[in-house]
Amino acid sequence: MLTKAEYTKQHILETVAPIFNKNGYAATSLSDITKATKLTKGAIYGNFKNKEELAIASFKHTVKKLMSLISLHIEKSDSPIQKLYLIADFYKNYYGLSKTYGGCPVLNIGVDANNQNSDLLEKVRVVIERIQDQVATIIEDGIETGEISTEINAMQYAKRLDSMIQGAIFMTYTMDDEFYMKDTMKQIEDMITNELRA
Amino acid sequence: MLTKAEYTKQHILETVAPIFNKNGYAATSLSDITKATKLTKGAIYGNFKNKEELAIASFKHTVKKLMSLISLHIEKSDSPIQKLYLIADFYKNYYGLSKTYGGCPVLNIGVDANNQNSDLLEKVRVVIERIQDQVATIIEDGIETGEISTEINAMQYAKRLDSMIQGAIFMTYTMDDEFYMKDTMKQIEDMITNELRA
DNA sequence: TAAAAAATATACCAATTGGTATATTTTTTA
DNA sequence: TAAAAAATATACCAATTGGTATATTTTTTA
Repeated sequence: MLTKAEYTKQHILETVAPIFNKNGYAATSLSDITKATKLTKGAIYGNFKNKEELAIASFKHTVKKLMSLISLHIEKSDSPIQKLYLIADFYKNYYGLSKTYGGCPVLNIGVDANNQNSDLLEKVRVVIERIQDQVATIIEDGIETGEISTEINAMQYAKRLDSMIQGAIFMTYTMDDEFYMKDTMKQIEDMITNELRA
Repeated sequence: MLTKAEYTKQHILETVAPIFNKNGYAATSLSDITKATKLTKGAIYGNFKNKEELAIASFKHTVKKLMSLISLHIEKSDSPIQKLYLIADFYKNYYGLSKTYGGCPVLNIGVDANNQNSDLLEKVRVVIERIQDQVATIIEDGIETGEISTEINAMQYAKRLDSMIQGAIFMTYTMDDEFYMKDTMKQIEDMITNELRA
């Protein structure tokens, strides 16, 4: 069970994370934060050192939520190649899913923090690297089990998939059109079938 | 020749456009603008109605510059399929090129304006549509001349290429690593060769 | 070159910014 | 349940925000 204080901290993060994610760091003011949480500055600054620490905690909060969702989805199969299809499947619903959290934190904070906040940018980079490592590991596992061609460079392919996915997220959000998300996932499924499969 | 007034307006745009592009709308203050241009608010507001109009003019300014560069590059061949290879070739140098202007305006302003400034977002969408129309037209020309397979849906393919390119731009900037840009362009060249060619 | 017009600088505005010191309230401990 | 500790609210701060009215300077026109 959460203590009252822990509850408040959770409440702040859950309320504020989508705001930072949607508006970006500079465009999110402390009055936005107090208004949304219905708390005063005293409560906010009692739980977080300053605005930047709150923005970082917000980013981590959203990433954690989304990462646990994709992890859960990938667990539906033990086969490496099936796990890759499941990743594509997961992103077919990513627009609606990520909207709940104010958008894709990697895209939004990645762009927002660049040239602005090197601390936040570093956090985004770490998340991107972690995601790519996980995908690369799945591909390597597939090569070991013989499901995936030994010709494939796992890390390079993981980066390629990640880049395509981020492009689809950007286009889908900017144009408010799921075509990009759906089409990219079709394309990725074809790549798994035609390029990756041993 | 430019009159003094026209020169001032140009000077403001050229100085301010990269700042808006890098920092985003909210994180660019009028004092940033007066400091960079070495002009006073009087001069700024004498030339632009308000901060938003200046941001919109800045976006258009940068887009115009980059679009004329790619147009020039594409003109190097009359063959539609060669034009597509030239697009891929152009983006190989896009990181260094766009950095001069503070980054890719479509990516930066697209993400920054989403949920924040619907006027700016609309301008980004118009640019994206224009780019895609141009690429789709090249593909259609290629189908007519017989260089490109009749199986190809020109608009769908143009959107797919655009999405991949934007993904590569995002990854390259966020990770400060040209791998993504170069690898995506290799991938696109392979797609032209293996999927598009009749 | 003088007068008119246009461009730019100056001086100001209320509202908001992120942040802090301290008072008050709430929660936990004994 | 009383005292101590922790959490939260209040009241304040200087600095900055985007914007405007007007004075001054510069440019253009005749």
